[in-house]
Amino acid sequence: MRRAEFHIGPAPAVGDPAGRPGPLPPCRPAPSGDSGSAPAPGRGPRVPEGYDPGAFEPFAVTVDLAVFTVREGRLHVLLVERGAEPYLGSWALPGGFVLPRESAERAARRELAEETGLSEETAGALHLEQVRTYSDPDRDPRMRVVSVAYAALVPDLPEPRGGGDAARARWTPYDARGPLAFDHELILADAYDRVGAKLEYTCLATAFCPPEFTLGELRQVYETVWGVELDRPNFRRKVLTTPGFVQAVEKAPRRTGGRGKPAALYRAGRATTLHPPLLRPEGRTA
Amino acid sequence: MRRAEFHIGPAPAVGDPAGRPGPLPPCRPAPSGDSGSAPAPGRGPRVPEGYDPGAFEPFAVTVDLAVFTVREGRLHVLLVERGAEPYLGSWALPGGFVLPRESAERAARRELAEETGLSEETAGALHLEQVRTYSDPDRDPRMRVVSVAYAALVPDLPEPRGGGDAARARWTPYDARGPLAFDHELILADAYDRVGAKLEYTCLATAFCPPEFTLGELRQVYETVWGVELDRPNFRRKVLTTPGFVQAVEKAPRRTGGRGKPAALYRAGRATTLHPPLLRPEGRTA
DNA sequence: ACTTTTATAGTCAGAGTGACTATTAAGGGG
DNA sequence: CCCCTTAATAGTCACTCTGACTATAAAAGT
Repeated sequence: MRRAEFHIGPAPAVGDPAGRPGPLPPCRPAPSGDSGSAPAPGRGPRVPEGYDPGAFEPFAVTVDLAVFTVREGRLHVLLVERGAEPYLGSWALPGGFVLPRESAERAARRELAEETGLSEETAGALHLEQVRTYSDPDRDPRMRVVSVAYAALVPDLPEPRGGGDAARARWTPYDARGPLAFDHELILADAYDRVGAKLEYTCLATAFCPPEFTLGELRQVYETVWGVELDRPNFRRKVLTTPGFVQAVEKAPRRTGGRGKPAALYRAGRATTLHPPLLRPEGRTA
Repeated sequence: MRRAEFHIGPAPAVGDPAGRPGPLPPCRPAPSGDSGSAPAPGRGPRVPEGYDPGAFEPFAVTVDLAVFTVREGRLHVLLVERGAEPYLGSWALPGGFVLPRESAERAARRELAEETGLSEETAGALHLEQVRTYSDPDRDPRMRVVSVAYAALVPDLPEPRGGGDAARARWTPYDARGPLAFDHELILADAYDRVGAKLEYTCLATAFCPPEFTLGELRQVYETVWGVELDRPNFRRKVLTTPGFVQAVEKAPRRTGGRGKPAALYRAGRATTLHPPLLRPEGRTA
């Protein structure tokens, strides 16, 4: 409901599907006739003029999410279809306004829960990573919007039909995405780079896996995100000799896709960083 | 000068020494009769209600700078003394508003030039790194301020007296700083962590050095930032065998502080990343 | 001439990794 | 039921990189 209307619904009410502001939020609404009353902000060259109260246009602050998951051996990202101008019909990253009393991180978690259909509780446990803030004055043609981008790593989830009426949110293969609205191409690329880099020196890869996973699944995360093949025995050795990366589960092994020898199960360990790191083969990205 | 007045001067005009907003920017300034003038922050169901145009309070967007340099073998950070409430008299990170038509990065460069006394041209060449965005609703008691933090790495510069009248800006040893205003402790710590980590896998250390430097000076950057001692021959080997890290300068060697054998001079190379990385000894930070 | 200081050259052993080979344990097909 | 395929797991070997160290060179100060 509120979710549908605010974020996914076609109603260009408050926000539109991409979580972009419509005509709102009208900060300098009724000009209240005051002009000078204003704080007459520090003038002086260059700085002050911009702050003339009469001409001042407030910033809107939003969050944009790059939600990644690994599905069938391919990296997918969650995209929503825009239902309003500009970029009507284009795909975009999910996102929305930061509310007056919440932090950007909380806004991101709220959006994440809404878009994925997960409970806020479940979503609260997912890994969220602040990537970067985008503030180009012209990044949104309608008004000045500063956006804080987050990357989220989630295990394979059902299609995000959760509560989204006409919600047009979809998991899209990362390498098969079309052009995105606004500067979302850039944001997504930055988020992707960040995730790839983090796999090298943190234990983050487990965030893509279900609570219990096989080393093969973990390896596939690396292979999928990096787009490379890793040597199975070497990968296994690295993971198992890194203290705290994974933790064996006392349990019957699981058959891997019906074929091959059943693999032992592991759970994420307590470690968060990898020392030494697990570097990508060949040319890295940085 | 505008610099002094706007950022360093004691005049609580538009921004105060910490680049914090005073009463401005008055988007909804003269309460135009509205009494609940109070932000009437978004309570209620949380999404749409919060955006009631009448009750909406806009965000201010600022940049905060953690400007680092290495002086006499110690890591220093540029701090300014606040000349207005809150935190009057406290030290804080330099910073200021993002203007309506500029990006956060441009705002950061402008502030950097102003605070360091460098020309915008010179400052434009310095390394600026976006660290993180801070958006806790209560981080500034006066109003909702979202701040984009940047870390700057600069070579040893003269005391920032440049044009700052009563400017109270000072290079302060990182480990001898007192408590800082607002959440600047946290910001500074995050910036420090980022810089330390970046030294590991990028060629960033050269940003702390003058255009021509000795390997000893470069090593001192690492030692100072990380707070460890590095083996001289090993460091030299690592740097020289990493292609593109540094580039020899055909020139008479320079005596190092009057003593010892004169050292060869180098210039920063074209490489930007280090592969494999130059990891900190012992427990890393991540 | 000594000592002190810093740069520079070179050695050596151990850790970690990449490339491989071999074995085990499942499923599927003839 | 045997054989083939697939994937997990075990183990080897050589090479790279690093940490620890020793040695030499070139300056300043006493």
